[in-house]
Amino acid sequence: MFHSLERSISRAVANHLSTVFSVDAPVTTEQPKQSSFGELALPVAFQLARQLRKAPPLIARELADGLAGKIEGVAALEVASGYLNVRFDRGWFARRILDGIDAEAGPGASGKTIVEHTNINPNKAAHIGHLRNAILGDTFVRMMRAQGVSVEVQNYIDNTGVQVADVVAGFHFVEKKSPAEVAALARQPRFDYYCWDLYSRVAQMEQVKGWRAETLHSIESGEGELAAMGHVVADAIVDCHLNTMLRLGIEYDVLPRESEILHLKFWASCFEQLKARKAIYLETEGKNAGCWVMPGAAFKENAAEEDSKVIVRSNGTVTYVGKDIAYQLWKFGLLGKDFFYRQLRAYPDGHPCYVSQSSAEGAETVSFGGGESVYNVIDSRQSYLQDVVAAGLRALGYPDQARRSVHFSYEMVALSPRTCVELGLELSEEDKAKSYVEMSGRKGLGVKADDLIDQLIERARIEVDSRHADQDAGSRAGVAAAIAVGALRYFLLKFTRTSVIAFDLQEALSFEGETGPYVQYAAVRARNILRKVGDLPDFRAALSEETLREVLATEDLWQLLLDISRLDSVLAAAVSSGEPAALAKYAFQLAQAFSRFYHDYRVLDEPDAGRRNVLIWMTEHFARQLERTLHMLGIAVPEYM
RNA sequence: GCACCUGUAGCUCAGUUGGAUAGAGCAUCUGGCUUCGAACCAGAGGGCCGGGGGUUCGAGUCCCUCCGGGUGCACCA
Repeated sequence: MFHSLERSISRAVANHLSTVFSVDAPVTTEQPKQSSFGELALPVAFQLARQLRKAPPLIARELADGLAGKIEGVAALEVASGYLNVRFDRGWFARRILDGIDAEAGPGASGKTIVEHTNINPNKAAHIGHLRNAILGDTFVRMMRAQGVSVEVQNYIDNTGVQVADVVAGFHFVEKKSPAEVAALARQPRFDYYCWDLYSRVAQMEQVKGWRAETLHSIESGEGELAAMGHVVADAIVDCHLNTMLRLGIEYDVLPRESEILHLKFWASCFEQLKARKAIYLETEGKNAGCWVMPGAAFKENAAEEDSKVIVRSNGTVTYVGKDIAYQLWKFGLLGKDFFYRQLRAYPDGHPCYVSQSSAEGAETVSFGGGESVYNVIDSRQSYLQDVVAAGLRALGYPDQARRSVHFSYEMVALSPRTCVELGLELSEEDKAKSYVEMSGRKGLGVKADDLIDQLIERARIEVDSRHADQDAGSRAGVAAAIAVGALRYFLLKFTRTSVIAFDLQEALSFEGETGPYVQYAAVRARNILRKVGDLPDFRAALSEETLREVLATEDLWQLLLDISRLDSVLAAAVSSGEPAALAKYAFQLAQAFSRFYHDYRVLDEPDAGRRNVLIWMTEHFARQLERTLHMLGIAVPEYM
């Protein structure tokens, strides 16, 4: 509601400017520093002062007089230090919300948006860095879907890369296990933990390079026992990852796999296009002689000769970036090739998750890719490579798609020194000197996602048990799980994407202050009130505009209603800036506002019937909007807390 | 060397396309449970927004410069 009134006011002012002053200027609105100034502040007079050769207060005054009483929903226009401040008609505003009249137009019916996130190498357990990626991506997806955008979620699986090869080498060369033994092991719980340890052991061994080469060769040819083992390992680990992510409410539509990109020769098509468009050329001299390279000028300003990027090595094999360009083309439906698919699993909510396969045999008739815009959730360290991929699209003659290829980047999750000590992690002298320590799969340095979730559940369980011993164990476990997920998701979402998270276990395990559980608690309290009210009155019949205006004359009640109504405005800003943290922040602030309301007003004890109805309506409206917000954040509201 | 990110309260971080008196959580101190349960609320202290220059009616926000952190710049993925 806030959003639409905001826009209609800004339109009305713009029209007035155009007809009366004959100037066309964009009219921006902002939130006044103090709520006593009204609901909206327009700095428009400052912007026009020079053009109109008039002092800002005079312009604002003329606007206020000229527009007085002419904008629906506006009670007053005031001038203060050059600003044009707007006061809403509180009764009108509340009644419109109550009637559900809110012409919120979403971004409009456009094509499909593809979001790729998670993308964990299937050779070890997921750690908290992977969680930041997945939670960021999943939340962004939920936010866009809430706006009515059609979104497809992809999780790319590099099941033929060096990381998988290293683990396979570990099984074969170090542990001397047969494929059958590995297959048996892969069926055991926490196989991903086993591989975590094995991988860090193998990756640090002298002989790894030779083993890796031999294993990779086998995997790429698709023949031999090592290749078979590679599939067993990768498939089992992918299963572990999907389970871990499901604990956090994260689901995928499709898992495109590297193995199919190889078998279906996606690269060959891409290579032909790149050559035909002269986006790459065969280098004949210098250090890159014999390689197909993309000139540095394609993705970098003032590029020198040495900035060229090798796409095809002199031995004829394609680099990672080359494959990524092919994959990106496929995402936009520009490759001229497609995968086949089979269903990998059905989530408990019935939603299916598909995986790519290389032949039509047994394939299901579903279709993925061909998006209009693509968001790749990848950490900021890969921005150079993402630039090269976008440059590839441009060079192929797809400037629009290049523009709609968004590198949704974020900074890494590192570990605070205190947490490293708590976890008993061995640190090098170099690491000890730093303010945070980067995680490393190779070194086995990191906090595993499932361990953290388990710890959070354990902690939540203690709190729940101490407060609700009367509830049965199954119910308490469910509540504890919801709280744990709320704490974790909020913790990883409250930082903006550009901020490095120095993960601190004690902070992450906290349920007080700016945390997920705090927000959940506010929602639970609202639900508790509503439960005790029982059957809700028919608000539309019970609450006249007059009653609403009367009750909302109380400043803090009005401020709460305003905060509640700001959701769409905040969501729009959070989506367009690609910053889920903005929505998380809003959820917290809204919860704070309600907590104060909860403390200051006794809804059930309110003697005046009309006023009581307004308070109940506000509580109900708050609960709905906060639940909507939490749903976008992937945080559930427990039955009790 | 070049490119990108970053420096805001003791700590961890917000701060809308430049706007009115710079905010929150944690920590510290002080108060508040009579079941809409305190995973809460109220209050206090705590800031030359890294330094300097510039643009502007107006700068935490934009530009330049210096200082301090981080990341990237492979025929690795």
